[in-house]
Amino acid sequence: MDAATRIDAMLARVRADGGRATTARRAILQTLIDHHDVHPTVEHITTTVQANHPEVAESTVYRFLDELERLGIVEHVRLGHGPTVYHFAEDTNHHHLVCSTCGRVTEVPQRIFDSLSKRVLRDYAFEIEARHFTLAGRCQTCDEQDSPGVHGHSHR
Amino acid sequence: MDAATRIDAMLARVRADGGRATTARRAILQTLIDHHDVHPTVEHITTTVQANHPEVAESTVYRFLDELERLGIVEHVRLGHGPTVYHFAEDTNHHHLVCSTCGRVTEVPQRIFDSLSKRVLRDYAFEIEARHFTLAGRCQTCDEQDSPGVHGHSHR
DNA sequence: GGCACTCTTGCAAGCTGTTCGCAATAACAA
DNA sequence: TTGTTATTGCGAACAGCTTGCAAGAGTGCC
Repeated sequence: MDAATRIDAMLARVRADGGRATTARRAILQTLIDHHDVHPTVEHITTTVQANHPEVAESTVYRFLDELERLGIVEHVRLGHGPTVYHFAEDTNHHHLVCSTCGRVTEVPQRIFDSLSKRVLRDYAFEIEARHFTLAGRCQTCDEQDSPGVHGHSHR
Repeated sequence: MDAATRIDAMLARVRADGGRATTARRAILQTLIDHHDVHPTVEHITTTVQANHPEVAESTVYRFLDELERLGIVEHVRLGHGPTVYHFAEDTNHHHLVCSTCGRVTEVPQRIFDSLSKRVLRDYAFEIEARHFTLAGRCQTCDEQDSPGVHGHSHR
């Protein structure tokens, strides 16, 4: 399925919900497809869209992403302390490990969490929904760099 | 060890680092001790301090908490999307489950993460450092309330 | 195509949580 | 007591996000 077809399919769902297929929305979906591998932020999406459609405002991107999320087409993830990033919902069978030092994101499969989830559900009556969040820590590279001693400045 | 003694001990560490023991700092530490069970935010700390010391500014609280964190005396935790909360470092042998729906915080012991941490370290060369973060999900109460069907509005 | 209906948009203002620059002040050492 | 330097309050600024509103653009229907 090529990009144009995917865009049409998604806009069909938007329209089925009473929404409209506008140029800005087409461009936003195009960007989401083109950059699906980089966890784009709203800012990233906006500036990319603005290359071809300079008039598109950031608030439009926020609003449309909210709507896409309501429709179950995208999901947001908070990686560390920066801005929220967005995913297609179908891409979210993984979770994110974010290095507090270098910011690098490692993806791990969902099943890694299975036994923890079961245990927490059983013992604490709490259903973990990890998709929108992140595990912080340190990747090996950073751990080797200044490992002996204190872990220094972890950021807020 | 009573509060005054604890405050003096902590200020001694501040001074050993070249810092000074001021009235504002004493009041902040007092508040931290008095409210250690409620995960206070900067705003919470500031308004509490201001009851006795109305002139103390929020920025002072931010700055001193940063310093206490550098010294390893407190740690911050981000619970969900709201403001950061602070802990004494000695109190942080637990993690937080935050309900996306009602915001209720459940504490779980650190050891729950042990096998996940080991596995991630082995397979992904990533050392999880969960203290500053949180697992999102839904507590039983909320799950029962509107469980059949979609999980509705998870918040950003 | 043209029309009416209403959703969407750009813009600017506003909000929350946090940081920063700075001159005045207060803590400490000697 | 005094000199040195850390700290403070204040206000402005910041990032990320949300909102109100009037103008504009899709859509269904004829």
